Amino acid sequence: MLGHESAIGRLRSQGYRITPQRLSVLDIVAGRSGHIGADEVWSLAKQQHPYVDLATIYRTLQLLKRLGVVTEVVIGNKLHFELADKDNRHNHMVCSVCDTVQTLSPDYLDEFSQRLEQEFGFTPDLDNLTIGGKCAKCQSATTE
Amino acid sequence: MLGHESAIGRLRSQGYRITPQRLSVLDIVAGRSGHIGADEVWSLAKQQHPYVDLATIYRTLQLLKRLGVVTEVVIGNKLHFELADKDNRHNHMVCSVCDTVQTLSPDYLDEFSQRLEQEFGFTPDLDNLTIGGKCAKCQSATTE
DNA sequence: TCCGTAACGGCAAATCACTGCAACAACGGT
DNA sequence: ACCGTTGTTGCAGTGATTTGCCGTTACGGA
Repeated sequence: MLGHESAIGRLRSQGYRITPQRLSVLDIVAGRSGHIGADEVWSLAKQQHPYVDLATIYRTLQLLKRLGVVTEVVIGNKLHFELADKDNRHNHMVCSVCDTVQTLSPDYLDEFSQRLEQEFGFTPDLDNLTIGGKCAKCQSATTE
Repeated sequence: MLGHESAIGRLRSQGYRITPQRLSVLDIVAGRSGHIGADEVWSLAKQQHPYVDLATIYRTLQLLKRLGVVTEVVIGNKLHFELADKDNRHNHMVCSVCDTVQTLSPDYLDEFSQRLEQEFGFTPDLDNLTIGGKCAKCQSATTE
């Protein structure tokens, strides 16, 4: 809803141009509460602006990701995006069986990431870390 | 070096057939100390067996991954593989700047994964978890 | 308001990973 | 050693994402 105004400022202040295509993509991603697939962004964008190219969608989403405006989640073998809320960061747990996504507070990763930094000097990129695995439901289904 | 004999046994005992293509792929991956890209496996395999198809390489690598013979590492946007040593499992930390790969004992993830299981019933797939981020070198380079 | 220029978007082609299908070959049984 | 069954391969095609090229456009400065 908001935060997308500030995103425009961030684009502008870093010398990026504000184009109708970029505004569309921002609107669409910001108008969603959850994550949205690149192809879905595309079809919605075309409603506003018939000649948008899918490549533009991808380029824009990558740009917004670099700027920290959106985060990327890999679901199955597709990329999904969602608005990054600076005050409510979270990571994702994606079930490899049913593709269900659960969110996870970064607190769970704090200790782990601190150890990596202390011992290896490696700074993990938690904003783009997705944990794969099996959710409770699918886990018990395969155990049966 | 070894471990690849046992892999053959594992294939055979699960009803998979031993084909020259599969042996080539195994030889190639086993002959490497580190990780190797799918395309690289392909070009090496063609030297032994001119008409191997890239699709076969992918299928074989996926099969070996399912059997736990090799592990997959995403580097940049390409898939790399390496021989999984049952007694020396490890995860990978890949630098998003220079694509350097460091290995990481799974001990570091134990506590974290246990919390996920206890609190969410989510079983993370640590065998296929790669941590992205910046290595010490690239981190200090961008801080300058 | 108009201009110049550097960034951007559209288009097409490339890349990487994966899949469907028909021909082929490994291997347990005879 | 030969056969038939059934898993595998090669080939061609598909889906998702990325890149190169070139004409177009946003936007700071005159």
